[in-house]
Amino acid sequence: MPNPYNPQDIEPKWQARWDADGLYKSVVDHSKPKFYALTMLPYPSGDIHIGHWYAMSPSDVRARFKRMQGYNVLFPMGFDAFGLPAENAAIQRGIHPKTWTLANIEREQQQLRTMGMMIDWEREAISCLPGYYRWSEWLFLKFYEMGLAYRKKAPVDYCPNCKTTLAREQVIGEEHICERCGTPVFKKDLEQWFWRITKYADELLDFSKIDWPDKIRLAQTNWIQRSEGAEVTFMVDEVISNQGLVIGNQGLVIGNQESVIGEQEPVTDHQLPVTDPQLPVTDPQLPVTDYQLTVFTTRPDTLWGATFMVLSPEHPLVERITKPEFREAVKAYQVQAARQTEIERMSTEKEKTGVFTGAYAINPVNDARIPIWIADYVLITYGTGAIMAVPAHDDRDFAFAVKFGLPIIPVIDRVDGLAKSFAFPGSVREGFADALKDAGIEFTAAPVGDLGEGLFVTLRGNAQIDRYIALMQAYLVEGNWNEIVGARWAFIFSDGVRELDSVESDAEILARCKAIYPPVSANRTCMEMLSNLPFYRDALYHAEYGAMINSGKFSGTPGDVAKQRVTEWLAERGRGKATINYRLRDWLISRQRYWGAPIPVVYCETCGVVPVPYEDLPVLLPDDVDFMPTGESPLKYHEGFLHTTCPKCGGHATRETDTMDTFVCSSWYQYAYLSPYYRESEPAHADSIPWDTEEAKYWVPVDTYTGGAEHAVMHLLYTRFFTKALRDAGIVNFDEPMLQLRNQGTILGEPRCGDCVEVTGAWEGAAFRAEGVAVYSFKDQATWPPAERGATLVRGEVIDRDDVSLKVQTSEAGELTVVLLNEAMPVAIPGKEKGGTAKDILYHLDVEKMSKSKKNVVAPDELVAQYGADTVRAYLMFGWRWEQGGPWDSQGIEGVVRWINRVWNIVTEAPQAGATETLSERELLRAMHFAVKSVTEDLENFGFNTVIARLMEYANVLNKARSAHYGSALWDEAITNLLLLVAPVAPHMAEELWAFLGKSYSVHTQAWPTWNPAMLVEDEIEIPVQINGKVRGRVTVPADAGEEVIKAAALADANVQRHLEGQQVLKVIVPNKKLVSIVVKGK
RNA sequence: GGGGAAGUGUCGGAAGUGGCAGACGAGCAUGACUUAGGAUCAUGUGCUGCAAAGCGUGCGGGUUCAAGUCCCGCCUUCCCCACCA
Repeated sequence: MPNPYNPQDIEPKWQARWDADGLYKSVVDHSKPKFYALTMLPYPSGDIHIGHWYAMSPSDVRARFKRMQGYNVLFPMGFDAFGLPAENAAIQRGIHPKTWTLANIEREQQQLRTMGMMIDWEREAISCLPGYYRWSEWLFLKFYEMGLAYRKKAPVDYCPNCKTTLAREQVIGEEHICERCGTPVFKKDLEQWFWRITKYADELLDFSKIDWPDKIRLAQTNWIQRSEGAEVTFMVDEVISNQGLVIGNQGLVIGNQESVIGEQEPVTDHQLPVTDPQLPVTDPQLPVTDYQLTVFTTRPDTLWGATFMVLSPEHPLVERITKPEFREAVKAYQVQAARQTEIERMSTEKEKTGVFTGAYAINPVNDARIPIWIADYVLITYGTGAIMAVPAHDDRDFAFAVKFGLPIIPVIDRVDGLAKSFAFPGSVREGFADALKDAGIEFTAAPVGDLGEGLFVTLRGNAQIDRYIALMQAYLVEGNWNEIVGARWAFIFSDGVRELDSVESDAEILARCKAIYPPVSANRTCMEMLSNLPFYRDALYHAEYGAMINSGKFSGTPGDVAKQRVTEWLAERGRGKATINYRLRDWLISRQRYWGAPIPVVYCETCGVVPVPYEDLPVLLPDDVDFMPTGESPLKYHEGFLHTTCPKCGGHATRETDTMDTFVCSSWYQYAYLSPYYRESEPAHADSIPWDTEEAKYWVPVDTYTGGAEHAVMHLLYTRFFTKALRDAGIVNFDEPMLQLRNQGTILGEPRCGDCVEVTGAWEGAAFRAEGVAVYSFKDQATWPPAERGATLVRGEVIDRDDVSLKVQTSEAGELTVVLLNEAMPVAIPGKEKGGTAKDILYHLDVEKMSKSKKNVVAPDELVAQYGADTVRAYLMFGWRWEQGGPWDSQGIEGVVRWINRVWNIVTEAPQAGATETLSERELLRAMHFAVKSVTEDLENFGFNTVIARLMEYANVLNKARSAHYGSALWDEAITNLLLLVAPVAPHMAEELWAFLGKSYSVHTQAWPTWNPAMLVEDEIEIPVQINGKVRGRVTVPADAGEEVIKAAALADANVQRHLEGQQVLKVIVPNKKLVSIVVKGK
């Protein structure tokens, strides 16, 4: 036995032994409870980095812990091996993607082995091998058969750099950039395959059967975004028949969902108007007279306020309703909208654009004739691609209406009762302000230009508004008007009050105002006029639910039932129906790339879309392909692959050359591990199952799944969808693939150093007041003068900075000086001729993600070579809150090194002579049971950092206890338990020490230790005594002492008595026997 | 603009249901053993103060005998979504 701890010797030794013995082979054993622990599989990019270790080692520790607890644990590993980087490597370096990928996998397997994980490598599954992707293809066929796969031409997100389409989930942020390469994507009309994930939208919103983090559940819920509302059908009032088009009503039943399922969709027929499954299913029961225009709204209660409609520029109806004189402008707008990428469309600073079509629709609730516009703020991909605009209760519609002079009529009462009024200077008679004051109405008077004082009035509630109207009528000067906005919309003229309650009144009121005060003549609506006054801005529209107003017989309907009542009424009259809409789109799985699983479909000139028979799978990816420098898929030009015969008629057919999104392969990999490359040599059939059902019955679903939260709306949504589809196919009998999910955080690069500053100034107590600062850039560290702290000068690296001070490291050792900044102080910064400000000084702790270009990557291989895998594993558990992560700290690992060495020494070395530390048996026992308890509970709860902390404490206790107890039976038990607790964390060292103690192989197959709660109880407890909330003393009492005893002891304490002097004791409480709280009063 | 998470020493971070804030480490300081120390061991280490004591969990209020934890109002940072009707 080598005495010094030498991980470089023992780690490879035990890894080889475990491998040879098949220690980590997982075999179905119905006599034991199973535990399927899964950690996300890596993409073989060529290097396992520290992030993989951070994700995987705690998962491995927990799997080992579960195993020692008596579970039969499955902890497999594989590779998500299709994908773009392999293809790019092929293009750039002329290596075949398969060669590149398999070589990377080989290397990464070796790296993973050095981690000492309990992976059952016999279950390894690699998604790019035919034995794997054959079943990915099989699942495609199954989904197609089930109507879950369909093909359609649709505007899809296309990345010009990756030369492929992307799923909506792979397009990121406001800029709409490609998830993989950051290139802005644009919309392209392409025939693509989709999977009907939307069928499961509601079920995917149900998380009641799984224990997943709130964060993920929320992200998925927001992504799916269920909106309850109604579809309402408007009629276009005049039919324009042009271009010789005769459109029957059926032509307007746009995007019937059923019509696009699989084979029913005539994929080759491009003559038909563009169909889109996102467009509404129009209820055939609805009366069909002229053109129907169906909108989706979450606010049917605002229908009376719909003063215009807006169609998406791509809406198929636009062509047919646009009147000839508007055709040119509409066409131009459509072209402009189409040419713009989504980025441009969205980054127009929200300035609304749009054009009028010349057409009108009839509002079904009041028969109002309202104009139909087109605008790019209405998206073809959501709802029906058309909206009814209610400008009084939607900020977008409001902005649009104000810009284009469309009427804005409030139809929902304000819930806060807020109303405002502005009395123009000179419009009211003397004494009005006093009258307002007497009435208790809130207002401020302020000069308006040089016109005199205006009154800015804020009103609350109807009673106050009524009183105000009465006062205003009494004081209004002839030839003026006054208006109230917000909770009431009233214009007060000298001859009466006119409410703004309809489009007609809007026009009438405006005409009167223009007559009275010509400067407002440019306004097209009352609301436009009112919006010119900033004081009114926050009262002009609101989006809350409130009582309906100006809505015919529905006026007065309370806000909490309005939506439902209107919806029911619409349904009764056949004008609409309750509908639920989702933001979730169907999953676009087609990728125009080579390195993916082929889509097993052929296109026959006579039969159309024909699925490849199950028996003919796999459709193999040809190896002999020429990669285009452009990235275009070589499959399109591979004659042997492209041409085939139709399985139906035997005629000529061409293969689908698109491949599947790699997320398809990773959506079912947890099942692939059950029996990798299942029945590879036998043909598959329609009724096959892609894995061994005996294994499946035992192992799945996954009990604990660990991995990154960045997959919240992609992988983690897709894999749930897959399992629900598999359930409906009768292949699995549960609803959720992963019962428990936990996410680790990200390890970031080590903090960058700050600038070096040289500060002149003077000391002000403990801080240094700066008079001038000179900066040496952090980039030129080699030229920095040494740190210094003198009477008039302070120099060193800036560790932290806030508005008023810098923290400067003023000695090599790390001593910090607080430098107080002066506002007027000169700051000399290289490259800034005029000098800078303190804000320009860069400080330490700027943390970035690790990346090769930033040269801040931590290489795990080097760490393993230096410290050993056990130490690295333990440090990754100890250094951060696991679910949070944080910047790498190359220094911090030393504490773990010391702990590991200490454990080693405790077990292998006899106590030094002359050691005098003592610890009672009872205390040692207590420490042991406490360690077992806390390590067990913390492992269960993913509290990995405190697992190590408790193990460190335990090692410290053992170190102290060693001289007194070494060689005793208790000592033996104590170190045996130490090794058992350490085994999941540091498997190699634990195994080595286990052998050293002469115990039987292997430590990893031992039972997890248990604790006895009775052992945790102390004989005596120390209880703090608080007086008015401040700790003034401590008393030690027997653990079983009663409250009265504790009270008496507390009051007898010398320091407590001192503080009670001259005080009157009001109350003494002893909650839970945890502390004594004494309440006193002076004198 | 909407939603979420988080703010605790120099740093990473501890603190079931309100109950001694700062566990365990890193760093730093002092000492011991050393040719040496980036090894090891010991001691100390929230801030102010000689001390008594006071102040301390982003800021300001509140509830309570007692608040990092609960309530109200702000500030900052990070993440997700974003013209979704």
